[in-house]
Amino acid sequence: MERKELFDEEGLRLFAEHLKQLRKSKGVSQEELSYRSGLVLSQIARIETARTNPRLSTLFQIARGLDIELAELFNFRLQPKQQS
Amino acid sequence: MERKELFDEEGLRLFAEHLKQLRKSKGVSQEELSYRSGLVLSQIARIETARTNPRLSTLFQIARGLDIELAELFNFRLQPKQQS
DNA sequence: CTTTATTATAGCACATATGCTATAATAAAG
DNA sequence: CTTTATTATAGCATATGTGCTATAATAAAG
Repeated sequence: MERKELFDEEGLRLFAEHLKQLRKSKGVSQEELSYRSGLVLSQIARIETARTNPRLSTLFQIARGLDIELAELFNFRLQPKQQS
Repeated sequence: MERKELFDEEGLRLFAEHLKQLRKSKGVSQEELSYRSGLVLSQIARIETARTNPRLSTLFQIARGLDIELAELFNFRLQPKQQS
């Protein structure tokens, strides 16, 4: 039996896009965000391409790296799950 | 050599407290949130006691379970890391 | 085109999140 | 106190995040 961890790919893609926008609007490269956040460059790239499902503490690091409020990372709308 | 994943315990504790408040203000038990979010009860408890560092998709599930905006989960202030 | 900057991928090792299940601890009633 | 509801812990199995490092792909200049 498959116990599937089916996480919200749609949400992750929305978040990825939002983050990329935010970062670019601040004029910082992935490498610079890497330096400022303490995350490795490959991890920044993984998040911005929605190839990973980051932990909350990682989000904290990103918010600090971009010097923004945590909530600002989440100013995008999550799709409501379809009712059964 | 220890490669330590030193995540932000302070942030996780703040988040835990914030979530517990939010949930109680909605008058829902951990069990009910478990049901609504699709997360197991033990996981809700782990988060509210800051014993785990949840993934972004887990946060999505909680926001849906509480029927709130994602950003509302993050209406608390993160401590700025001390400068070196 | 050549050089340089930026972003995307990859693979491995290790740490940890999460589901599942059971149980304990605590609180709330009665 | 006894019963019931709620929350906290625990241990195991499995999936996956993240650091690290190297490399490839793409973009931006020159």
